[in-house]
Amino acid sequence: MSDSQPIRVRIAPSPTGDPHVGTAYMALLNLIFARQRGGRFVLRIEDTDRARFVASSEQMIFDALRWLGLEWDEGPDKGGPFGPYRQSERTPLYLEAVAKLLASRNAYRCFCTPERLEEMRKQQAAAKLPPRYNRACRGLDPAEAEQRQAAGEACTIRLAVPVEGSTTFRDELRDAITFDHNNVDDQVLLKSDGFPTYHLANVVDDHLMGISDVIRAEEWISSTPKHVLLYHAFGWQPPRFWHMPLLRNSDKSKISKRKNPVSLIYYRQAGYMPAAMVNFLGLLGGGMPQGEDAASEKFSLDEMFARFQFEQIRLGGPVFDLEKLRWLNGLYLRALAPAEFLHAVREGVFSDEYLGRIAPLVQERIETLGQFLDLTDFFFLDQVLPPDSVFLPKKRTLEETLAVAADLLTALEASAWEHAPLEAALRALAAAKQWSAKEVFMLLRALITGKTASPPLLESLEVLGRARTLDRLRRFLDHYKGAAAPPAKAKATS
RNA sequence: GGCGCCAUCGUCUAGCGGUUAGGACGUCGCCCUCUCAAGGCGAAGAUCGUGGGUUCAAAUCCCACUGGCGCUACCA
Repeated sequence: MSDSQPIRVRIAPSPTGDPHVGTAYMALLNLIFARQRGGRFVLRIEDTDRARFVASSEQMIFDALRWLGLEWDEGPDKGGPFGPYRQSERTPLYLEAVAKLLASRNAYRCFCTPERLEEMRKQQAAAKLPPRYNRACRGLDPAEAEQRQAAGEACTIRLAVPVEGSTTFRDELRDAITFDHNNVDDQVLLKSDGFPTYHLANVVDDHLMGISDVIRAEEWISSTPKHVLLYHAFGWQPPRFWHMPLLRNSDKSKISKRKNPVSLIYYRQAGYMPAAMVNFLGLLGGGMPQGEDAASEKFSLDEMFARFQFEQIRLGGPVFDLEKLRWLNGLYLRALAPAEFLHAVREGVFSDEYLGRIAPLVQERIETLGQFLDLTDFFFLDQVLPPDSVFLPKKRTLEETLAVAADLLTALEASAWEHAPLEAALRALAAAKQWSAKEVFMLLRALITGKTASPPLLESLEVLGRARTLDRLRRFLDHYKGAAAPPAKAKATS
């Protein structure tokens, strides 16, 4: 990493679902870094996981980041000199890299099946050994292994981690971090489906794209030695590493959708202002002058470009405090000129687009226009929390209803957000729980509308949207958590 | 379990060897006010995780412990 190298940073989200608030946080930090040092900010899509790939996700990532005003300089949608910026379009590059690694004996073919690996892990767990690949295939004769592969036998390519010694790298915020090689696993670099894993693709792309500074979340620290080993194996200069604190739930665990809204779509639809969100993210982890040095905790992206200091970042993971976000959002809303506020209400709550989707759902069942909001209020409410007199089916206990509601959430999370799959998911759930479809539909209706009578459920779900629907279910479950649960267990054994 | 990272009010944070440990959110009270917010004022809230050092002096430096978190996949 020579000092003369131009500053280039990147974010590398994977399109596996709704755009995540953590992605926005990393985008913000990378953007600031680039702007402060005259560098370029790259957006790269890491779509190497076929199993978790969600087709609509990429566009949602673009939209969400643009909504926040976190614009990138190079990316899949706007090109740049180091494309393509979508990993699925770069497979020849990874194959080439793997060939080099194989030739230099820094990697080897592994024919162990997933089942066998699973079995091995079980045994290791039973013997209280750390779960680690036992390197069964590492001693295979390379020529022989190549033949087996050529003959069609499925295999992965693994990194041959040196048996002895250790790897030390510098984290710009923490100084030297050392990992002993016997704590580093022979990581799979190329999956049997021919796609690279994160580790390989990431290193190859960061190098090829001239990334000077890798600014990513702290969860990557433990795999950094693998990355450094790869850079060395390729004979490349590693970038600088800056590991950022992880956003947390209020119980301090890594932020997750079960305990916190994490979808940027949700925040947009729930009426948060992009500037408030960016401001809030900028407040987390330090970086901006606070306390006596700061005129206010309210600041813009431009002010962050001017005043943010990476050296000031606090390493403790900040709790994503919705209360404070809401307060900040209120500040921004109140600061709007009346005309701007009206515009925000129109666009954010009563847009033609949104009303246009809602109106058809009630036209058949309306007698006066004055009833419009009576029939559709749940589309506009921030929260819906019905009492059990509304959601509890006759002949069902609270306990089993809550259990079904929990399964409802799981089923909806896994479903595509369209009429047919949603209906199928609900009917399948009813069958599995031995509830009538009517009961399941009614329960869900109550939970998202707060009423027992509403416009058609499936259509309403589509219009309300995935993010807000799931949030309502989570809030409901959270609210009733413990209400019907068996007496708290003494303490979870771990 | 192993490895790694981290550790100041409930939460976000200031602090960089000598401070009455400061600010913000939240909470509470008062003022304003037809209500509710907003706004103003004020209060409670942190023996700086614990124990050892170093130093005239430690929240600040060092060590140990404890706790939290992360990783431990053919996910990223």
